Amino acid sequence: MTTRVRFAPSPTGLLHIGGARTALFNWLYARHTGGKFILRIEDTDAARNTQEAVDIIMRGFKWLGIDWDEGPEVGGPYAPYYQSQRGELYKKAVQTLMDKGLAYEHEGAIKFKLPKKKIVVPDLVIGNVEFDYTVENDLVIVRSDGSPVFHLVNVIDDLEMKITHVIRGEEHLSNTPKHLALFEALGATPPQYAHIPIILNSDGSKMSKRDERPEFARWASMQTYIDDGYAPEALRNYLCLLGWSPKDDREIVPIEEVIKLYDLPQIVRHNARFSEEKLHWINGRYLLEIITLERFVELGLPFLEKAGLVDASTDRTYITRVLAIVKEKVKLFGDLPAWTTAFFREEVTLDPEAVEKTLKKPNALERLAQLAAAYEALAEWTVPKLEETLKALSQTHGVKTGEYIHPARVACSGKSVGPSLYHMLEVLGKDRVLKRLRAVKLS
RNA sequence: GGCCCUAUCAUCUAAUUGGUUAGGAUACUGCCCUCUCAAGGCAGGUGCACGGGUUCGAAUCCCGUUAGGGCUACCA
Repeated sequence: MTTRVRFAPSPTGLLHIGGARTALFNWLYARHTGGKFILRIEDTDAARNTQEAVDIIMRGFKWLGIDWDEGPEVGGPYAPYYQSQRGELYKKAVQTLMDKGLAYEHEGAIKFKLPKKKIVVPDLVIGNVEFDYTVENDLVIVRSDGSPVFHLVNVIDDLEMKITHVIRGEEHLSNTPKHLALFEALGATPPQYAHIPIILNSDGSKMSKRDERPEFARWASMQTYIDDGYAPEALRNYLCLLGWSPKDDREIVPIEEVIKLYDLPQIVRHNARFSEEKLHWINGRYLLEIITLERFVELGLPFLEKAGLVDASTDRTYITRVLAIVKEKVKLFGDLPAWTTAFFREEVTLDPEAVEKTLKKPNALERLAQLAAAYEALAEWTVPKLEETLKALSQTHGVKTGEYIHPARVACSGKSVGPSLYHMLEVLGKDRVLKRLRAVKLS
């Protein structure tokens, strides 16, 4: 039997990082088993749900590299995939329950008779969990305004869509006996359940977009990672490692490898805290050695455009050359403009601290003048020639190469830190370098 | 309050499922490398929440305590 899993978000205006991880775990399981991953929109609250909110969710998944086999945009055999359009199905199910005498009207609402017994939830991650329902009150399944509640629609949709495995956050564990009872009442075999631990803030509190502490609230939303400039594959890698591990000490794991190794029983049972530091480290590794230059340019370009450093008319080859030399430095695409401004603007802004540290040292201006003169005579503007010339110059004057390198870096880039000087000079080009070496004046 | 889940370094996790000097990674510290900053290499400290059992032997099994999280809605 083909595995069918689903993620059923409520469109609230943002994609929660915890939800994204739950979706990722579902997706991984579908891909691991060769099954289907279904996206279903739980837009029961018509007032606050908009198409824009649905788009935010879909955009987030596409960005993360999570594709769905059935759902909005792609359709599927169990359409529609919006709960707001499945009202008839729910009505029919409620009628069935009432006909069977398992549901009844009470003060305008419709209640489901929960069986008064012990209910065992067989969970693929946690194991069997027993709940005592002998004292439980009956469950409202249709509100007095006629709208069906979450528990009912969730069960009906999972049933109708032939979902085989429900992989969801652990916060749903206590609700599962109700769902099991509903399946039983409908005469259906329930899916298998797997409740996964949730992601907490670094201080152990619950991740919420409503957190009063902005530094915590921001990590709850997928948009933060997109805006900050994380590589999707890096975030995805990090998310995989929160509650799961390849068990062989690897931290950087290609997604194909995760798909191969991933399985439900191996999911860790306790909640995990989110660590910005580790995510940042993983992202740095991806930018440095995992993603290609082409991918780096693809992901970085929007950040350069947003900063107004490049536009459609900017020479693409030049952009690629610039990014090639800063690729090893950048940890986050949001930092890209800071690393590259000097390459895309005619005028350099000298960092005051860098000026203080290097350009104000005795002889610094003299060194710049000497270097400019030597470079002016260069016929061939290449890294080896630039290096050779600078070294020869420092030897002639009996000083360390740093005497030239440091002031030159500041004069040409405005900053005291950056990639290899010679590579920067090569990309900047002779005219600009000479101009900048000679433009430095101390006030 | 009641019910449920969970518990290995500060954090994410591993331990062939009872026998290890409890491993790796992030972060931190020191050294090396180096044109700066990173990266990289090497080294280092930090942990089985606590208390009882079971057993020749427990991070691993059982019970309790404590702590964290969840559910307890005509929210999802």
